[in-house]
Amino acid sequence: MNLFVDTICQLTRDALHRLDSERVWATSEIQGLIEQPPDADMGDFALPCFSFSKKLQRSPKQIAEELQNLLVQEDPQEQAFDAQKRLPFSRIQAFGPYLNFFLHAEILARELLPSIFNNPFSKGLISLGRGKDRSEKNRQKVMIEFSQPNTHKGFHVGHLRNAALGDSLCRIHRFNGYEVVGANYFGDVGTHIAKCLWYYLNHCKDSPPEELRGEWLGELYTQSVHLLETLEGEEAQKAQAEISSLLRKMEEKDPELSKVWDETRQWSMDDFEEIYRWLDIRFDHYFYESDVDEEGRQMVLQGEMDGTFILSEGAIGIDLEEENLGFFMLLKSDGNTLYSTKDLALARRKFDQFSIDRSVYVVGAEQTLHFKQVFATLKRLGYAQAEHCYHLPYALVMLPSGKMSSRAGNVILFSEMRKKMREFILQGQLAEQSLEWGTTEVEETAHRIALAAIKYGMLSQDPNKPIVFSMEDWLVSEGDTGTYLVYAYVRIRSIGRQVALEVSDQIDFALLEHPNEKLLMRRMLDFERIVWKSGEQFKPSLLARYLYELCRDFSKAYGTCSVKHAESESLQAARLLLFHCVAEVLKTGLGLLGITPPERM
RNA sequence: GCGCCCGUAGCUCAACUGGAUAGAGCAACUGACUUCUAAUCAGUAGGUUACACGUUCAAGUCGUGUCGGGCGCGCCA
Repeated sequence: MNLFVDTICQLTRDALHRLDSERVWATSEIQGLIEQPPDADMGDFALPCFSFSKKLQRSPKQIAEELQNLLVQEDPQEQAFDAQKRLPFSRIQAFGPYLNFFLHAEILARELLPSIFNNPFSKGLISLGRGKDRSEKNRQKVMIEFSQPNTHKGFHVGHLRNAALGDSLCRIHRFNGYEVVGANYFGDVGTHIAKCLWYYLNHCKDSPPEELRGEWLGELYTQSVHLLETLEGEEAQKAQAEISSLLRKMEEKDPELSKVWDETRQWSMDDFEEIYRWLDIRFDHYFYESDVDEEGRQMVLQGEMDGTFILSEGAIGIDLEEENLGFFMLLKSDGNTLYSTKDLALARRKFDQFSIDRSVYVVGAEQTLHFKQVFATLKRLGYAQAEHCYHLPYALVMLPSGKMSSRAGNVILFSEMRKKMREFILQGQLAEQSLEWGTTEVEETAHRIALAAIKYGMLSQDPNKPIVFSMEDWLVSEGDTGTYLVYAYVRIRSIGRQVALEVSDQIDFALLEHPNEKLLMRRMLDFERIVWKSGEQFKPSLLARYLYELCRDFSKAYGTCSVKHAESESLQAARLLLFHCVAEVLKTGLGLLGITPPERM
C-alpha cells in the first residue's frame, strides 16, 4: 500500500457507503480491484465499477459517474490540488465503467523520490505499493534447490536456464522477506558416470587436458554412448556387464574405483566452481547423490518390509494407482539405486536437518510426473512435509534442430558460449574503450555485459515456455536485451559525471512536470509490488519485463528531459534526483535477476 | 492409447490471472548524432489471438471438442 492507493481506497469506500449504507466495503476489497489504465492519458489508477453493479442495481457506467460526482463534490477545490488536505490527485474522472485517478505529479515526486533516495532497497525499508502484506510470511524458511548438474558431463547452455532461474528466485525471495536456503544437488553417481568411467578406463587413449577436465569427461561420456551403440551381440553384453559392475562398485564405495571416481569427480567440481563464480551464483548448501544413495536404499528396503512398497519383476516400487500416478520404480532389480531412491532420502534430510517450511525444486518440466510420484510416495510413508514440497517446472532450452542432449553430444557448451560472447563484446562494443581503459576494467565490463545478456535472455521469458537457442540471437545487443538494460544504467551514471551537482533530495518537486518524468515516477511506484508478485508466482520474467519497461521510460525521458541542458540549476537538481532514483531501482532490480551492471561501457 | 505444457504481427515474445482501442523487440520503411554514450529516440506499416461451439454485463485469458507442436507414461537423470 502507498499513499495513493490508500487514499483511493478510503475515498471510494466512503463514497460507496453514501450510495448504499447497508453494504460496507472493506478497503482491502477495493484495493484488490484497483488497476492501471492502458494509457497514461486515461489516468494513473483505475477503479473498475463492475463489481458494485449488482448490489447497487445500476450500470457500472452510472456508478462511476456518481462516484466521480461525490468525490469531486465533497471537495470543490479538489480539481485543483489542495495543499492543506494533501489530496494527491490532480483529477478524478469517470471513463465509462471506470473511475480514474490522475496523480498529482508534485506529490508523486515528493512521496516517491526521497523514499528511494534515503532508504536503500537492500534494507527493505520502503513500501511503494506492495500488493500484499509480507509480515505474515515473514519468518518462513524456504529451501530452493536448483542447478543440480551431473558430474562427468559438460555444463551447457541448457543448464544456464535452471541456474539463472533458481538463483534469481533465491534473491527475490530474500528481498521479499523469506529466509532462503539455496541448495545445489550434484549428480555424482549413476549410470552415466559408470559409462564415462568405463570408457575412460578401457578405451580412452588421450590424457586429460590442462583445463576444463570436467568438460572433457563429458566428451568421453558422449563417445562412450556412441561406442556402446555400435557394439553387438556378445561384445554388447560384456560391456553392459562391465558397466553394471562399475556401478555396483561405485555404490559400494569400492576402494580402488573410488580413487578414480574421486579424482574425476573433482575435475567436474572444479569446473563447476569456476562457472558459478563467473555466473555470480552462490549456494548455501550442497547435497550429493553419493551421499544419500545408501540412505535411500534403506528407506526403500524398509518400505518393502512394511508392505508400503512391493516387489515387482525383481525390482521394488510403489503402486500409486490410487493417486492416478501409475507405478513408481524405487530400486532396480540389480539392487542399484535410482534417481527416485535418492530423492526420497534427500527430501527427508531437507526437512529434518534444515527445519524448512517449504521445499522448492527447480527442475525441468519433463520431470513433472516424477516429482508428483516422489511427493505422493513421501506422503504414503507418512511424511507430512510432502504437502510443502513444490516442483517448479520450466521448459527446455532447445536448439533449432531440436532437443539438446549430452548423450547425443549436440550441445552448446557454456565455455564455448562464454568465449564467443567475450570476443564479440571486446571486438565490437568495447573496441574503443579498450584503447583507453585498463585491461582489468575492460575485462570486467565485458564480463558484466555478457552476464547481463545471458541472464536476461534466460529470465525474460515465461519459465514454462521453451527457449530456442541460437548463438546469433544471443550476441544481439539491441532492443529487448540485457545489454539494453545495463546500457540504460550506464547512461544514467554518466549524467552524474557530467553535472557538477551532488544528488540531493532538497529539490523543488514541482519542477518535475514533464509527462515523461511523471511516467517514470509512476513506473517506479510499481517496483516492490512487481518483485513481490515475481516471487509468489515464481516468475522472474515479470520483474525482467518491468525493468525493460522502466528502461524504455527512462530512454524516453533521457531524450526529452536533459539534466545538463536544463534551463535552471534547480531543474537540473530535480532531474538529477529523479534519474538517480531510476538508477537505484534499476540496480536493485537487476541485482534480483543476478545481474550487476557496469558503471560505464 | 492416456496425462501434462504450449499455439497471439513475417520472426521472438507481452498482456497486471475475466476488463477499456491486444502491446513491445527484431526484420521493412521515414526521420533525429558539433547538444548528458545513436548499444538510443520519434514515427509508418503489420492481427478474425490455430479452429468451432459454450459460460456472462465482459473471453487471448474460463469450459468442452477438433487440428497442430513439445514433453512424459517401470530398471536414464
